Formats: sequence, C-alpha cells, structure tokens
Amino acid sequence: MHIDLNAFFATCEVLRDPSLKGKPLIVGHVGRSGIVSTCSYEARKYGVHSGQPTFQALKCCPEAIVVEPHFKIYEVYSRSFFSYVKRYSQIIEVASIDECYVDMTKPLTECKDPVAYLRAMQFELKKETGLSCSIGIAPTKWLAKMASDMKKPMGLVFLRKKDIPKMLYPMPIENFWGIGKKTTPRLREHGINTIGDLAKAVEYEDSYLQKELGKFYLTVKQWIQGGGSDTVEVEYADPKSIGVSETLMYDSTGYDEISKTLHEICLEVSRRAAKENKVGKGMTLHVKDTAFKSHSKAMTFEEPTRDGETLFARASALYKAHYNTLEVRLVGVTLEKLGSMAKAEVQMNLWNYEQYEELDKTKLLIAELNRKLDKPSLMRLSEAKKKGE
DNA sequence: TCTGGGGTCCTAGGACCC
DNA sequence: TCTGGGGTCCTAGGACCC
Repeated sequence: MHIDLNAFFATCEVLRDPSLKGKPLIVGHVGRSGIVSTCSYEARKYGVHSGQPTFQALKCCPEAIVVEPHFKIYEVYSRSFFSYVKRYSQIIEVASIDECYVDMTKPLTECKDPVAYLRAMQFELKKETGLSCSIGIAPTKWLAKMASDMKKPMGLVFLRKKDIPKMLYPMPIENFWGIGKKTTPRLREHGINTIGDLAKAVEYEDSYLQKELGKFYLTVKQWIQGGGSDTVEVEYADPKSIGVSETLMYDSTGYDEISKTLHEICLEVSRRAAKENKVGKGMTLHVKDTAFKSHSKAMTFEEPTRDGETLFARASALYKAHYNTLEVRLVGVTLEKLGSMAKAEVQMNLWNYEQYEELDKTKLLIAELNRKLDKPSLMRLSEAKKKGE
C-alpha cells in the first residue's frame, strides 16, 4: 500500500483555523520570489498549483488566502499520521512528510472485504486526525505509488499487474514517477507520449530510449512490466547530507554583501548536524546566479567537522575565490560525507514517532504550538490592499 | 515581481596509483 | 608504431521528487 495525504499543508492550516475551510487557500511565502508550497482543492480549481510563484497564483485567484507555512505543526500531524497507520501494520516505510509505503499483506489477506476494510481505515483517519488521504494497493511499490496518485482526494485504487495496460498505458508520459519536465519533451519528440508508448518502446528495446534514460532504463523496464521492489524498508535511513540555502532579499555582487547570510547558513548547518549527531568530511558551496544557473564548489576535509565557524571560513574562501564578481540570487552550504560521532547518543530525529503514539498528544502539541505562534498569519489580498498593508 | 528549500542519485571527466 | 588497462576518489552539473 502507498498512502499519501491530500493537500497536506493546506489541510493542516484548515485544522489550525477552521474558518479557512472550503476557501481557496495557498500555503507559501508572499514576498519576493515566493512560491506556492501547497494549495487547497478550492484554489486548484482556479489553476493554482504547487511551485507556482505566489504573485502568479494570486492573479489566477485574487480572493485566495495566503498562509505562511508552519513546518513544526506539519511534523506533528505527520507523526500522528504514521502512528495511526502503524495500528494496521508495523511494516511501514516513511517516504516523505506526508506519504508512506505499508506492507498490508497480512491484514488484507485476513480480512473478509479489503475494500470495506481500507475505506474504514481511511474514514477513521479522517475522523480522528482530520487528514484525508489517497490509497494505492498494488504488488510493487512503484505500482502502489502510481495507484495512490490516480484518484484524489480520498482515493482508493487497486492496481493489479494485469491492470497495467488498461489503467497505466493511457496516462500521459509525464505522470510516470521518475520522468520529469526535462525528459518528457525529449520522449515526446521521439513519439513517446503515453506510458503505453513507453511500454512499447521498452518491448522493442528502443536504443534511443536506452540512451536517453541511461541506467534508469532498466528500472523503468522492470517497473512498467510489474516488477521492481515490493519490499517495505522499515529502517530509518541516515541522512547523507545536511544543507541550508537561502534566496537573498536582493541580488548581490561581492562577498561583503552575502557574508552575513553565509555565516547564518553555516551556523544553521552546524546546528542541524549536531541535532543529527553527524560530522561531515566534506562540504559544497552552492550559488545560483541571477540567470537562475547553478554553480557549486566542493571540498573534502582532512578531519571531519561540524563546527559552524570552520564551515564559514571554508565557505567564505570558496566564495571569494570563485564567485566574488557573480551576480548572485541564492547561496547555500551543504555538509557531506556524513559520519556519526564516536559516542552515539540516542537519535532524536524527525521520524521518531513512536513517542507520539497517542493521537491525543497531537492535539496538545498543536495547541501548544499555536500558543507559541502569532495569531494565524492570514492575509486576504483585497483587504490588505484596502488597509494599505 | 519569474521561478523555495530540503534532499537523493546519476553522469562525465580528471587526477592519481599500480 | 606516440602514449594500456584497471581501479578509486573527487568534482561540477543536472534531473527528479516532495
């Protein structure tokens, strides 16, 4: 089973402030270079979507309400979601903040009516936490993921291997998980417009396709033929890198203008590494120029570290040496080649949800977080304009 | 007012060693 | 007869996902 929360951030905001219910809602930043993180289904009707610049979204839907994201709250809801799922099966793989894979073999073979069983699970989740989800049931993880994506919100889709031609082949190629906006036009140019076309090309062992997809070709071949992994990986995977980046308030040229930001970024990387109990044996300085082109310079350390000032000194040196005259939009620092400190403390990570087993606790946590935060940071554009805010 | 921020994985080329 | 072949490690850039 793949289970995915619908419009997760937007749903959390509605739970936090029920007056938002039923309204077009955008979760995202409003300032320069703000983009839509998630939006409610009401906003989607107007053509608003994730990744869209917020000002553009507001052109599509001027009456939309924009809310700044509250990640701490989403993490709490996320944990309550995973602990809820664990009532049904202990074998779960956290895939992101709002989705997971679950081995449901046992409960689904033991129950009389899998559809009724899963519907009950879905509605109970909604009743207990307020979160709505889409569920995909299939023999492999990739098929389950594709299935959960097919119907939203509150979808429940079964996808057997024999259903692949009927259910997947008609879909446009960009709906194939793993094929994105760069590969799509290239495949389309080659006459591959649907997943069915892709399946056919794989059958003919199309050499263009093999070249275009590289190593990914073999994975695609397995997936589309109903193969690929069906193993739910329960173990929490250690992070391989810890990075912080920031789009600057103003484009800038020269080290002096970004040194303060760079310093803060390095200290934040250091804090997060400490939280994860990690040290790094290398770092990369990332820069994005005003033409939106990315650049990076990496270095490997003699001794692993996570010291903020050390990272800052090295990032500064890299910046001065390579980017001092570049017009820069974004700077970022990533700590890499991570290893654990010798004396491992107990990890307190994002997904350590066992300690939030009780859903009631979630409500207390949310209430506490709400108290700490300002009043809901809502803004109706028309009203704000009237007030001149 | 063009385009966030957190990640993972892949590729191609080069340095270096035997 | 201008210049092998295998391996590791590193770097820069990109594609993709949520």
